[in-house]
Amino acid sequence: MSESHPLYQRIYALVRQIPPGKVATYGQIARLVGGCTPRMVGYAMAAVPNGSDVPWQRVINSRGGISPRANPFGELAQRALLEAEGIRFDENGRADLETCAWLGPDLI
DNA sequence: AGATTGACTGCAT
DNA sequence: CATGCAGCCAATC
Repeated sequence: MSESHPLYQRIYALVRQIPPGKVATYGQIARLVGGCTPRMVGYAMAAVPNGSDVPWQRVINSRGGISPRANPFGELAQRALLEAEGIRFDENGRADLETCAWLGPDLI
């Protein structure tokens, strides 16, 4: 399936399948894509062009939080986007993975 | 062509 | 609970 697609395209395709109000972790995406590591997922997210249809904001770290990056604005923007989709953040800045965790591409 | 870094994760100390 | 180390692969210098 899509073996001829570049690794990035595969990651993007998977992230694109995350439904609104759900979130997935870097490790989960990496595992679903296969043959790639969480770092590559993060790198791929960073490489997503602005205006793309890839909901990069739905990809968070294993703690259910938003990882710090070079530009602090992106972190705040990501949290705002997720809150707009119904994701709730506690005082610790973590999303409720128990409720909002994405189960998989075909488990909807 | 070799070294460094990066939106990560898990286990060990 | 904080800190450290190893693994993984691509992009950049």
